[in-house]
Formats: sequence, structure tokens, C-alpha cells
Amino acid sequence: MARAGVTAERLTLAAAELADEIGMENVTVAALARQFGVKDASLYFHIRNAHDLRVRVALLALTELADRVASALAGRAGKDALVAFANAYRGYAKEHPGRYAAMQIDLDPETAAASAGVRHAEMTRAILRGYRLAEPDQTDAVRMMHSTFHGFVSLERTGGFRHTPRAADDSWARTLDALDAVLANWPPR
Amino acid sequence: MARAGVTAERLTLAAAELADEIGMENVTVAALARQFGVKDASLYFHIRNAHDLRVRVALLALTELADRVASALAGRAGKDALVAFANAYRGYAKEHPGRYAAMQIDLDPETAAASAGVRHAEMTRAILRGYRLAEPDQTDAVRMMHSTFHGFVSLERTGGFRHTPRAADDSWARTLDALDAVLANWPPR
DNA sequence: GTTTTTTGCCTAGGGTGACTAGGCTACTAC
DNA sequence: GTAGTAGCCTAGTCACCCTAGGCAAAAAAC
Repeated sequence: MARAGVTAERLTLAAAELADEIGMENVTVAALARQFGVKDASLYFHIRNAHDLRVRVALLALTELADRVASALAGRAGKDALVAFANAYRGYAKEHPGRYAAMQIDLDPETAAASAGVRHAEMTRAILRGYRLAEPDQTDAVRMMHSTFHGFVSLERTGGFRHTPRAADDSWARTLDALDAVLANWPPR
Repeated sequence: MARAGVTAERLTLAAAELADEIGMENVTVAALARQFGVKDASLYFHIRNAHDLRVRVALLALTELADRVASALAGRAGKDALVAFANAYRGYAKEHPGRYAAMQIDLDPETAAASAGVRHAEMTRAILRGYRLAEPDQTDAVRMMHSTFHGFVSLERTGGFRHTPRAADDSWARTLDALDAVLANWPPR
């Protein structure tokens, strides 16, 4: 019997692609095994369990997103950097809804600390250097930025903007304008 | 054999409470049946299927949240109203994490249109009257507000703020300050 | 107050998915 | 070549979702 050549990496990538196609909630060990022409039991040689698989997809997505954001950010500063970051973030979520969904599972603290999530935080802080915010304002601003991006993308994806005709793209652009304005003029305590 | 007195409403409420205790992903038809001392097959007399149950919990949560926000908003205007809305929203999510998670499934358009979600939108717009924003800025601002609230609560819940010592409460308060500032001074096109 | 209808719950059973134990076989290293 | 190990297998358990069909309790009709 020929071997299928399954590895944890190939499984993770296939799971990510499957997630983008059919939704993360439909990515099962059994479905993945079918894709590889292999019995589901065989996959447990490469992954610990279904949760482990989901964590791997989440880490993959975090890394991919961080890479994308990093290259979008190269050579930019100020509002330019803010917009580039935001568009890279939203673009990734739109192109890879399944991967984006996978990112939302909560990782245990050690895993999270070792993930590309920390690169996100660093890059967000880097943007804020253009706005000259001191701690603790900087942390608050990072959190607000992240909240806005994630919230917008998340609501857009679940159809939260459907009931109003206004295009999401336009609201997104204006939201970034507003975010830039408030970062440039962060309210004093 | 005595009847258990199961109704769709009681099932929905029990499912919501179960969700808050053990997480929405663990709310199963089987678990719910056990709570009522009944066989799982019996529940299908009251609910169509597992998805129907989740939708019911989502609608319940949307209504509860809208009620809570409405009473928090009574008699307030301007930043006062903004903060009251935001705190009611975040408070509900913190007290009822399972219900909040249930709210995130995407409803089909008709169901969403008939849900309490529209009340949320109305109330958000009501707040913005204090800031005198005309369309389409108003829609953009509504979306930004909602994104910020949802994003913050969502990140907080999945532990996105764990790696920085700054208290989430403080960042929340400052985020609301920033939101108030940007609404009061919405950037011109 | 009996009959009829409806309602609420049951048992039985099929389908899918997660996972374990234990076996066989193809590569790898010596 | 032989030993070991890595990759895949079958077989089987358990949980959950859901349907079909039966029976008894409650409600409605007479």
C-alpha cells in the first residue's frame, strides 16, 4: 500500500483551505482524512486530537496574517501605516474567512505567548509611534485599534451591516479616518 | 408517566443558562434533555433541530440585551448615554458569556430583521442624535461604535488583553473617552 | 362522562464524528 | 538482511443528531 505522505504541516494547511471553503465549523478530522484518501484514525498519528488541529490552523493563520501586515507596513508611517495595517487585516479576513474564524479560538497563555499574536501587538505599537502616545495611553490605543478592526471585520462577516444600504467599504474608510483623528488627538485624562 | 412540562421557551431559557455555565459549544440537545430528565428524541417535538435551538438562544439574548440597554439609556443623552450603552453592553457580555457567544451566529436575513437586533441599531442611532451627525456619517459612526464595543468585548473574552498588565476596565474607560471625542468631532471628508 | 383528538413522551435505530487499541506493512538505519 | 520505527489499517466504543412509529396523559367534543 502506497503511503499518503501525511504530515502535521500538510494537514494544517489542508484544514485551513478546507476552512476557507466550507467554514471552520465543518472542518472535521473525518473530512480531512477523506481529502487525503486516508482513514480518520490514521490522522491521530500526526495530530493529538481535533482541538490540536484547530490550534494549529489558528497559529498558521496568525503567522500568515502577521507576515501580510508586516509587508504592508514596510516603509510607511502615520496614517499611511494605520490604513495599510487595517486593510491588510481586513483583506486577510475577507480572503480567508475560515482561517480568520480559526484565529478566534482562545489559545492557552503559553501557546498564545509563543504565537505570532505577539508580532501583531508589536506592529500595532509601532504604528502608534507616529502618534506619540505615552503609556498607558499607548496600551489603551492599541486595544481600541484592535477592537475596532476585529469588531468591524467580525460584524461585516456575520452580516451585521446588511440592513443599511451604505457600502461597508465606505464605512471602513471613514472609520479609519476617525481612528486616525482620535489617535492624533488622544483625549487627555 | 408524569409529563416533564417542556416547552420551547423553557428549553431556550435552560439552554441559555447552560451556555453561560459550560459554554455555548457544549450546549447539546442531549445535554439539555438530561437537564429536563427526558430523552433527547423528545425535544424534537418542541424544537426543529439543534440549529433552531441555537437561533432561539441568540434571539433571547438579543432581546435581553436590548432591554438592558434600553433601561440603561433612559433619561440620558450625549456622552452619558454613550457610556451607559457601552457599559450595559459589556456588562451583559461579562455576566452572560454563553448568551453573548450565542448572539454571534449569523441569522438569516428575515430572522435578523425580525429580531431585537434592529432595536440595537435604533438605540445606537438615538445616542448619535446627541452628536448631531448627518447621513452617511451617522451610519458610519454607528458601525464604528458597534465595532468597537463588540471587538473590545470579544477580545477581552478570548484573552486578547492578557499579555499586558494594564487593567481592561481602564482601557475600556479610555476607549469610551476616545469614542466620545471622535463622535463629537467627526472628521470632515 | 364517555369518546375522540391532540399532545408529550417513549423506544428503537441509523448516520456521523472523535478517539483508542492493536495489527500489518513499507521505509530506514545499521 | 535484519531491527526498528513510521504510517496506515481494521475494529470497536462512545457521544450526539435526528427520524419513525408507538402509547399514554391531557384536552376537546359530544
